[in-house]
Amino acid sequence: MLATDTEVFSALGDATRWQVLTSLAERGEGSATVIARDLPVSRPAVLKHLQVLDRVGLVGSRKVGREVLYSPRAERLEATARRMAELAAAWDTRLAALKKLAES
Amino acid sequence: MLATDTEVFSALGDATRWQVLTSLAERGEGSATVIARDLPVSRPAVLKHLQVLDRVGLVGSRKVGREVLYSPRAERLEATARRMAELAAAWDTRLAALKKLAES
DNA sequence: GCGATGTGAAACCAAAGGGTTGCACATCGG
DNA sequence: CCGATGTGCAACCCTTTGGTTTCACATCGC
Repeated sequence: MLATDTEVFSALGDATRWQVLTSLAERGEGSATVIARDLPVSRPAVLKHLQVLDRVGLVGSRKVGREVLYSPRAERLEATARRMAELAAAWDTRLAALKKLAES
Repeated sequence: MLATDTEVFSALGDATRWQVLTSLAERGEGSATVIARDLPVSRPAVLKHLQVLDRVGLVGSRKVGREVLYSPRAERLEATARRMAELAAAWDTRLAALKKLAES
């Protein structure tokens, strides 16, 4: 597993960050201010979460006038999911081989 | 996303824990002492990681005499990967619908 | 029986991280 | 032009957590 994948998991391992992501996925696009409005945390907190998510590629951003709109990046999530599935399959294979070896 | 999934991600979001998991996947099975031997951390540290991984279902354990052998649970990893993929697909659908709406 | 080895758990440390308040700057609208 | 609103960032607090050392107990082998 690459170091960057660990960072993605770390980013996903926080409940508030999931709320931010969910809110973003429902809206499609939104600023930190708007997202903070329906979450029980302050805007700076949401902003920091968005920066974390942006750094690992789970969201993107575009500037429109004075506001910055963030949006979820499904590809990143999907790519990580795929690598996880591959890894799980590799474990299965490995474990089966070891078990067979133990029986002989 | 369920609360338990967040905990799984949190568990996967640590580099040392991945080393523990990888070491375990290669051996198939192993005790905290054995794993700690080829990692740059102490045995208690490895033990705590294994307890975290056990609590979220990413590893299992069985007792053999005085030693406890841990082994990776591929199903758990695979299940989480599947839910991630489903979520990514849901995002795609949602985003496409919103984009279409914006154009009309 | 007894030393050697393995185990879990507690006490303790230092770093990381989620949260807040406050501030300085940019942009929109009257 | 100027107030209202939006933005990023710094400073700070407190909790979490990864790590260590240390201890008491269980099991193996001679």
